[in-house]
Amino acid sequence: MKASAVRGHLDGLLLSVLESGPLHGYAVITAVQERSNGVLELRKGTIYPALNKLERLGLLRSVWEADGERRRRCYELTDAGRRSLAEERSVWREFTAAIGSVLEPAPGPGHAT
Amino acid sequence: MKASAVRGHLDGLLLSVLESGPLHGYAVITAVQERSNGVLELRKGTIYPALNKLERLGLLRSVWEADGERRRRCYELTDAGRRSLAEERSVWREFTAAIGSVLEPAPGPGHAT
DNA sequence: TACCTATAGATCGGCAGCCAACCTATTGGC
DNA sequence: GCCAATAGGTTGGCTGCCGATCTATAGGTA
Repeated sequence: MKASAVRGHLDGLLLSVLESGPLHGYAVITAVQERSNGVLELRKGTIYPALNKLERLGLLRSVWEADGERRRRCYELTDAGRRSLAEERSVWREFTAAIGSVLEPAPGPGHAT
Repeated sequence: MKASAVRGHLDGLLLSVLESGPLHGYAVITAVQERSNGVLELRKGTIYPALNKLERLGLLRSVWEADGERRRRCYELTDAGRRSLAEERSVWREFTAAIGSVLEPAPGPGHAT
């Protein structure tokens, strides 16, 4: 399953894997993949623009880390990012509850008793 | 919440509300709205093309019902539609499980047992 | 030394899918 | 006669993820 399916919830995923500590872009991809048991395969063309957008919005902050000659851009949650993550989680629950109640209506004990 | 949020799952919603019997387009909108407790507000510009597509795919069949001078197009699930609905539900569960495990990781009792 | 692959960052055009805006027509209230 | 609600429909447009493509370093290997 690729990110096209997660349309609208990508930001939440990115914020979520950064909650436990800073990661660089490439590691974000593998973190999402691992935490979803290999189901979610985000692409570079998907996350780099998304991470940049989140930084522009002030939800992330980034620092260039030097690993020898190699440079890696590490992203970290800001306070606003943490608040946004909480909000995304709340929206996610509302969203799944709404779709779920249409897609899989409770079989209902409604046959009287 | 509008259908832009349900991107990719709209077909499942439509098939689902038609599971318990035929409905015309306008009634599909209200059915989805009711079953989601008013949360999901689909638009006409969203569902009519979608219902047509589902009929083209053989998942629905439609009949024009005459209510006096008024004509209403009623949609009904086909066998293929029922199979597709089952598939959509399965995809939905996989999808929510995947996003959920990234977005709200189990706090984990992982301290051994 | 040269070459290949994995890692790492980034950009951009393309496309899929939902939506707002718009049009037509009937029914019913005032 | 007029307006709102109900009912069906089309079309251009926007948003957001993806594939393709580019650059560069590190490490293996021959």
